[in-house]
Amino acid sequence: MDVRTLCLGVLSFGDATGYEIKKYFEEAFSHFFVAGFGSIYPALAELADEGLVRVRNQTGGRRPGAKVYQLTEAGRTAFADAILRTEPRHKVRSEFLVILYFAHMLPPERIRSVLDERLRDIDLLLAALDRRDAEAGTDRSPGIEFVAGFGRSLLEAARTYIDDHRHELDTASGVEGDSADHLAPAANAGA
Amino acid sequence: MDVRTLCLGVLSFGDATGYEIKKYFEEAFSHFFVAGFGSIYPALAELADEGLVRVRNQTGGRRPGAKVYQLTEAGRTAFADAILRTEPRHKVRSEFLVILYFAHMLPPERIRSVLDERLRDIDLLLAALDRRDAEAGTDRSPGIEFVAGFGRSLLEAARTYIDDHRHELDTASGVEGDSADHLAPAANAGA
DNA sequence: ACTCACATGTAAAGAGTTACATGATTTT
DNA sequence: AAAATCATGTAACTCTTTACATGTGAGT
Repeated sequence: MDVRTLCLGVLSFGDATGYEIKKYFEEAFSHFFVAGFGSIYPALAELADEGLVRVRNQTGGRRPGAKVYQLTEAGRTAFADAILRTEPRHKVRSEFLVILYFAHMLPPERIRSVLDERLRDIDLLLAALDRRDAEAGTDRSPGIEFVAGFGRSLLEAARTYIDDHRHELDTASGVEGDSADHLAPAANAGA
Repeated sequence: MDVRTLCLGVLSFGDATGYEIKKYFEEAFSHFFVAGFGSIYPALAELADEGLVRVRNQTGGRRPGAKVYQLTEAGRTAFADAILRTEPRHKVRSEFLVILYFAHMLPPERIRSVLDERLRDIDLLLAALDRRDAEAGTDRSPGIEFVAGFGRSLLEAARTYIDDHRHELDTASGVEGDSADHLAPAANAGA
């Protein structure tokens, strides 16, 4: 499944500009699908060529000149078809885990910063999920709720795992660091 | 980080043929990094051109003619550099979740098969982790243990979430199925 | 005046997937 | 003898990423 198809999906909830579609990706899909302007705008142009979406130039609204996209019947059918036929893959590509796999080649401060950066990203993704929870309230479909809950569960599992196991990497390093573990003044492992 | 870099990482554990490297990817990295022959073989050719690996043709072994790759000093340095500098991203691209996000457009049997297929894949990934656990025993580095444990935690969290919440998708369908909800005849609220 | 958010696009480069194409060796 | 595994590679295609390039409207 490509960005084109998912744009059709976003438009099934209502008309939108390319910019708004990008915002939707960021807010709703960020934990399982990313797309930038560089793939969204060309995708919309192709969809318009193929008659799967219709474009009109906003005249009166707050942003005159903006292109508002609308799903056509053909587009709706194409999308319904895509979600029926697409293989339900779930692919992870994690440089984060590659780096930690080779923790024995890294200095402790690199391990620390890699873990902390990941925790920060996890919290950003969780914050996006909470924001949508608060905005949409109770009127979301079970599918949307399921996907949000799935994301939250996995993100929290990741955070918990990192917090619980990061200490195991303390002895992993092949490079000397400022370990400061001689007196260990009670609580220096606070994340 | 690309396949080239990770090939260097695999070779840091010892010499290997392209085929063996692919096997290593499948067994050890399957839950966070995938690569096929179509990317591994060209990658190895490039690395050889750049002097980051050395190639020799196996003469005496069980597979005469096989190309055995060996990391050079330059290759070792390049890899060490890569894991120091690469951004620790963790990217998910999930058609699985996209499909379920639009569960309101799907017939119940599609939802069922999508979930079941995912559970099957999760179990395959967990089986690969268990296999490596059994093979390698206790002599693995903390980094490798951490990554394996991380994968196991997330995969189990995913399986648990699916098992615990799949029933919530029963009423999600916009298409009639053999719902078998005869005991709850007051709950057919279509989206 | 300045900055942030809105808004749209293109071009080149980078990377991976899929299908094609072939052949030897080992195990059943 | 057949099937599975070992073994290597290419070519075309698809797709995304990154950087570049530009301009308006709203709020401070």
